[in-house]
Amino acid sequence: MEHLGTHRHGDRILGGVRQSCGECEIRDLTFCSVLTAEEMERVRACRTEVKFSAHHTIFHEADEADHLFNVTSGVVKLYKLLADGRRQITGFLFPGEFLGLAANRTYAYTAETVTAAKLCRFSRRRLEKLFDEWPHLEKHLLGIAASELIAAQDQMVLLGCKTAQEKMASFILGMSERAEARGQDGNPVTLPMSRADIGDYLGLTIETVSRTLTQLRNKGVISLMDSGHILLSKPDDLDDLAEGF
Amino acid sequence: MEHLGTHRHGDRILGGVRQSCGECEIRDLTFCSVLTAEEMERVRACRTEVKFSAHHTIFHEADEADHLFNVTSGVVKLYKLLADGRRQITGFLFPGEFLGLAANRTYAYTAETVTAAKLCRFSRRRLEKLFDEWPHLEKHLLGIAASELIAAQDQMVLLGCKTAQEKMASFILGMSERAEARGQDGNPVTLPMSRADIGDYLGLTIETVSRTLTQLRNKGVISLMDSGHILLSKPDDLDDLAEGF
DNA sequence: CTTGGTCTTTGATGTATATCAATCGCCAAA
DNA sequence: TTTGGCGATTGATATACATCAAAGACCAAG
Repeated sequence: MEHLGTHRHGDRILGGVRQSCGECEIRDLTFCSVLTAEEMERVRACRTEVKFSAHHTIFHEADEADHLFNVTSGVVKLYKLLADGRRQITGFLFPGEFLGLAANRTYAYTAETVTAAKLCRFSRRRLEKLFDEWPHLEKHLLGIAASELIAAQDQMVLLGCKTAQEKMASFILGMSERAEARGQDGNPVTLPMSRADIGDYLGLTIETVSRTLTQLRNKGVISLMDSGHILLSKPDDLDDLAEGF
Repeated sequence: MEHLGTHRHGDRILGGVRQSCGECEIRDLTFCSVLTAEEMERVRACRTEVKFSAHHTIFHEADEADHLFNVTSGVVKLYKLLADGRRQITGFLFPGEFLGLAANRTYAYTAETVTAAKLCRFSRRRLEKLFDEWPHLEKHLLGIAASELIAAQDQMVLLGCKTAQEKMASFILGMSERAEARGQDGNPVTLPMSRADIGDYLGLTIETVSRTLTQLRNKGVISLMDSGHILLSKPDDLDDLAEGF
């Protein structure tokens, strides 16, 4: 039950003692990394592992927000819909990342798997009790929220200011950097999501995503190995394109 | 020093005891509302009131994040710039609202007054010590961060999915609702910021903002009393336009 | 191997919004 | 009152991206 899928990073062990959940591959990427052994034991008690196949909805916008999740393997997307079906993907989540923060008692977005995925599911009610006992956990969560807020602001800049080419360049670089932050190889970049997902994340259509990728390929800054794997031939040039030079 | 400008809301007094900072007009709109009298006293000690004229920069993106702020009167905007001067305004702040949350030790955005404004400025270092002592304050801050995150996601939907008309309608309604939340009149709506600011908030040009407003006027859903005051003639129709009906 | 499906790419055309350019309105200084 | 300046509005034109349409690429089922 604790042992999780494929290796995705080296064997770094950060602060705290491993014990129970100790085989968790991505423990040091999550808030679990700040827990002591005995805290870990209590956290385990309000935890279930859940597995989903690709393109499965984990929860819907406006559902009761009864659970918090940590992605342990696979990729998850978060999105909001307008009445007529227009969709804005607000984020892609990779192993170690957290979802379920809600201001009200309901989720503000829908969460759906992009690939097959496993998640650590926590009872919100029970986890909140633990937060009350351990302020350092809440502090850590505040840090996560602050980082997400800054990422959201960057995404607003992208959506409000940038051209299609700048959007695509920023996206590819962002995916590359996040892969490296997880200890994976950032080049070539793996894009596990469809063109439709990329489009709905960047505020572009499928066609524009595709065309922009071929533009970048024609400029020689990237190579398309296949539709889901991109080689960054000139990362510095891509950086410049992302910032509008 | 504690007495602040104009009355902006009724005399509601929420939980906790008023004492010192007790004359603060907007105390119950801020995190100060969750403080007891003695806590309030300690908070006062790391607090300074600062006043700025309109169009004054409070801090720059990448400055050392030494302070946190509460807006007590006036309006503030937050923005990020691209290298070539393109600007995305990520939010407008009104009395009672909080700014300065930073993930790193530096601010992620520039803060600038829209109108003359007063702010409560807190030493970040000293306030953080208090947070360590009073987990309930940190919890409150987490709630604020979660709300802002959700607002940021709504703004992504606006920027990524909506048409100019839907953007303007959403913006006007949002300003109206926030005015009411502060206890002010939501109709007519006051827009204290320039067309350029509105444009940079909505991902539109000045001209499109202006044209879209006249479209809405021609449809009869709003009246422009002057460039900064809008009467919502048909709020329900405006609601529909904001959601794309 | 063929078939059908889905996703991606490419092409032709349309359009919402940006850009360029006046003009207008208002306020403050002379 | 006139003048200058800045913000807002309106008009003419350009364009980046969307939309509509087809053709390829890939994969699984038959």
